[in-house]
Amino acid sequence: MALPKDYPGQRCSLSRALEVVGERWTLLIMRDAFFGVRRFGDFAAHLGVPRAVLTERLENLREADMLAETRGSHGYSEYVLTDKGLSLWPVVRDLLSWGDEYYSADGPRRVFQHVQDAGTIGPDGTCASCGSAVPPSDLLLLPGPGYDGEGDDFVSKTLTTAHRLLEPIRGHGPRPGQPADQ
Amino acid sequence: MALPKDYPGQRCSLSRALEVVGERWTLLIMRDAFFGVRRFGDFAAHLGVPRAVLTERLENLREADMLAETRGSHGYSEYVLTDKGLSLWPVVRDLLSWGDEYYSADGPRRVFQHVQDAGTIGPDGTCASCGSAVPPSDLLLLPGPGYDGEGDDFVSKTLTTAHRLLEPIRGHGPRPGQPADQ
DNA sequence: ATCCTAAGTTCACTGACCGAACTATCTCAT
DNA sequence: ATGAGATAGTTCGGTCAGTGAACTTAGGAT
Repeated sequence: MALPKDYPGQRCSLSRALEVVGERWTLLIMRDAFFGVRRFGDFAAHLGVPRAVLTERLENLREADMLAETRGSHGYSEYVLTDKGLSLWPVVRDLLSWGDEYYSADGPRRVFQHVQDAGTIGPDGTCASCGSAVPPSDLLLLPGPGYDGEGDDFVSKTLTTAHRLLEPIRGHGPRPGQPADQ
Repeated sequence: MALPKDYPGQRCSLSRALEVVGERWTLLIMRDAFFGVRRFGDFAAHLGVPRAVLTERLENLREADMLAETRGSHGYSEYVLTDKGLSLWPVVRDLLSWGDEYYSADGPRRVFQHVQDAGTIGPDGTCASCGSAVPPSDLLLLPGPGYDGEGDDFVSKTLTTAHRLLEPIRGHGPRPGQPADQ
């Protein structure tokens, strides 16, 4: 959003929420964090967000206790969802479902599956098999019928195959910058 | 948001959704629409949004088939939620709940009640009494324990008492602009 | 006709966003 | 160590959306 991000005169909880996640790019950053993106360059490449803006957004999300900055095994910073950040999952899921319903003619671009019983996840986040509300950590992300490709970046390529939410996109292995990336 | 509102290079359903409701003020306009606000001046006064921006946002929402512009009994335009707009309710509700949880120390600013059985509505939108997912039309909006006042405008004042969602804030009566408003 | 209210426009200003280039930091191989 | 290459940011000028106040237009009541 354009203004400093606050909504003067608004005291509603919705405006409070929007002051944290309502700015341009912020929810996409949170989505990517749920998908396992953790590193600056991966956010930048996958989203196409200007790097200066990304720096500011990550800082804001860190200050809001949505993301925690840690040092990964490879020596670079990683931005990982906090519990507070994780609690935003219903919002992200609902917006995804809504977008799928109205802006994806061939069905959902991505579908979620319950890891424990392989049940499909409905628009409300419950498992069609066991009926429970499944937390993001127990979700498998798969390309759906409406999937029609994406960018050439490492994140997009990784997400063409099944990927468990929150699981880091990059393996912890000894080769974070393999030539196979590009 | 600042940019024209699109997210070039993003094909995810979330970015499609954000292109419709991700701009600054847009979700607050939608919230007010759920609360029964229908008229230009009421949106403007309640939100404090610049009138030029409001004009553009209402036009965008109309083009996106989120709001329908109709002529009210008083001769002025009214902006009413379409079915597509109504389907955004889970998103608005989730964001409200999330904001209440983290930014309202004394509990929710607003609570929802199931009209049919007076059951309270949980953060997930289900009725504690009957367990069903309640559509916005069956919800009664009440000030919650965290409520601490608001603006002096007509909408804010109306919402200090119980109000059914989607029910027009202004009565259809012959006196839309009663002196009691201000 | 006249007054009043509501709706929407205009306009100069400010600041966030953009994108490209630059600098700094870190890793790894030699 | 030292250099190459990758990663993480920073800087900077240009652009455009958001802001707020004043203004114009439209509709309604008397």
